Amino acid sequence: MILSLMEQYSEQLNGIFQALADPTRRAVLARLGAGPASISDLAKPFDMALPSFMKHIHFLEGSGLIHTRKQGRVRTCVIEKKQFAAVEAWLSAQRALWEGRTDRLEQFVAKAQAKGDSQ
Amino acid sequence: MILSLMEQYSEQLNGIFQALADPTRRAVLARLGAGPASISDLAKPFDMALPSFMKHIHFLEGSGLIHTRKQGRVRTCVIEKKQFAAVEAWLSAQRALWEGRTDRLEQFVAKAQAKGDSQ
DNA sequence: GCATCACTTAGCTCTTGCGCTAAGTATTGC
DNA sequence: GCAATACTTAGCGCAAGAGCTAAGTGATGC
Repeated sequence: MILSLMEQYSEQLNGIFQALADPTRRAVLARLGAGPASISDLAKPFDMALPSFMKHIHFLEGSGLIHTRKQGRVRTCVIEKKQFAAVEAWLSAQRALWEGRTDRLEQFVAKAQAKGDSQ
Repeated sequence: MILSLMEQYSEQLNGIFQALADPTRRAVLARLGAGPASISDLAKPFDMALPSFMKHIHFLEGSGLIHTRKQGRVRTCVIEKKQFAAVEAWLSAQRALWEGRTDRLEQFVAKAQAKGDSQ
């Protein structure tokens, strides 16, 4: 069960990093950092059809980096700060490996990744 | 020229986050955190054909997260710690926006992303 | 109550990502 | 010098990502 926990963690990271790999999505996150906004407000700066833009919003929501709520005909997007902790955690684990501080959890993470984590 | 600098930074982030979005590649980085290794050593834990694995190595090298050097018939891979700073920088900029500390650079980054950064 | 607005769904393209096999090249070891 | 080792190149197949248009749905405003 700790293994399935690691797998969940890994798939979560897949989604988060994938979400962050697109400049449109990073820009949306930057904008939402300043506070909630509606889809059309968010879409305005981009030279992109709305359905295309919506896919980015769905991707961000799927990865947990934002959540949205529809009231009337307007959907409002809010950043999900907690989700960024997963990235920070991965970065610290990585740094810990460099520093040779391979305590039990970090060893576990490294080994799990090397063995069963792929695909 | 500061604009083209931001564009470079953005494309760099695209590559880095994309590289980190794959569990095989994260596992390779975790392994390399403990020290340099050859391609075949790195490939061993994975149930994957060597050319497939090589693509991951090339991707990592292309994103700057590792560099490699061939001596004789063996190619040795080394982690490039500096490159992780770009991720940290992005995370801090993001956090800074949450905290309302939108000083000049961060405002610039946010606006550049919202306007011209996409695609 | 009819038009407008703010999405939403459906379905199409094109490119890229991630895996494979087969065959090639360049070192190294006996 | 011949075989084995350690990649490397070439090329294929399938799935997913990122864009588009066209048409649909459900609230809001006059």
